[in-house]
Amino acid sequence: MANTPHPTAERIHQVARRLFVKRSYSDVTMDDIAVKAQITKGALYHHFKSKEALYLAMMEADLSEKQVLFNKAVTTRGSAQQRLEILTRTFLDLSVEKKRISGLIRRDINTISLKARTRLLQMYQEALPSQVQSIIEEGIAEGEIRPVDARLLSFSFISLVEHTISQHGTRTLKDNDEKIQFVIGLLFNGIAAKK
Amino acid sequence: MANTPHPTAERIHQVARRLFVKRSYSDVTMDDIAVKAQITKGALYHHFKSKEALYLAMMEADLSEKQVLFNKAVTTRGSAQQRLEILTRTFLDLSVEKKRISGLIRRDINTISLKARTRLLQMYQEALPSQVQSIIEEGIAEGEIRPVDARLLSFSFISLVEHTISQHGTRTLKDNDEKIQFVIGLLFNGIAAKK
DNA sequence: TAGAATACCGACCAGTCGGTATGTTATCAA
DNA sequence: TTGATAACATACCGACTGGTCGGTATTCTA
Repeated sequence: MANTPHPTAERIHQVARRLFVKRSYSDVTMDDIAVKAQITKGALYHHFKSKEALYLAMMEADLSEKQVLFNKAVTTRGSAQQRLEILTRTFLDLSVEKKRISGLIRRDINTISLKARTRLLQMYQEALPSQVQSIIEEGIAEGEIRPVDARLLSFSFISLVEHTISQHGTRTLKDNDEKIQFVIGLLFNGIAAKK
Repeated sequence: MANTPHPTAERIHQVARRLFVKRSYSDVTMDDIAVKAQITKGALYHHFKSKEALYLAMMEADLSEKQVLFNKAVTTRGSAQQRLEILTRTFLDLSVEKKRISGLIRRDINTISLKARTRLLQMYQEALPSQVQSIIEEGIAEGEIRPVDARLLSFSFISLVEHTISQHGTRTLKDNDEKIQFVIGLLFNGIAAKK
């Protein structure tokens, strides 16, 4: 059901993605989207029944794609550290835009309807935090990681990775390897100087 | 210049703070604020010349207060770890509302004018990241912390602390002591099991 | 090639929002 | 008492926004 083979709908998705990354949900208007997609508002509403439906469809497409991508890291054989490295690299290899989308959820979550919110959070959960969490939990079970709350830690780790793609993060850490090293090193060993 | 001794302006600040924490900048209307503050829009615009001015004044009051508070941790004698603990505790001792405000900046930053944005970012910088950063830098200079990018790390640390006051964070980490332990332990030692 | 379905257009609507114009009342110094 | 000013209230404006609707162009199908 989720596949949208129609070229116009596809273009609308692209345009919406770009605009929603830059500005918040409320600040992107349907007129904006129509103009940038070079169609009229009528056509826009022909493809999506509401603004929220469009937003949700766009996010859903993105998150289900990520879910599949990241799942490869989860199902890979290796230590928790190695698998988190792979997952992080998979994320960092995405286009700038797709890297930024994940952050929208926290920003826009309170502006959409309760129903949409629940659905969106659930999809996000499955696509990102849950997968990180399962790697961590297995690491704990294997004795590789000391016992901590895996859920809270997965959220923290995601934020950490998101910081490396911020303005300052990209200035300091030049390539993906440096970013991964920073993030994984911090997560596993912390910042305390070696004794 | 920054003092607003007028009781009505004070009440407007309070109301605005509460609303802006719950909903995004665009989603809070001046009518909302007026109604909740039990005044009319005329009175509201008598005290603040625009919505943006009100938002900025509110944030400015909050950030300058935090700047002073956190500075005590910075100027305390002790190890970097001890001082970060004090700073974290100072933050966690704030009211729920005031803890949440810091997160608004990232959410709303793109919806306000360039001038306001620059000013707001600068104030935020001085109130929080810079102070964390200076503690970390001194820790590096003392050999307590291994050399890392202090700026990037300060942002990461702030996010980490913010996660402990999220819904899941408060469920998992019952009191402030547990929160501090989680945050500081993770930052300094990471999650790797002891060898 | 008829005709049905799909894709699209663009004018329009009702409601909202930030901001303003203008009037009324409380305060207080001279 | 007066009169200037601050502190409100009320009514209103105009731009904008999500969404609708009647109608048209295009494509598909029998």
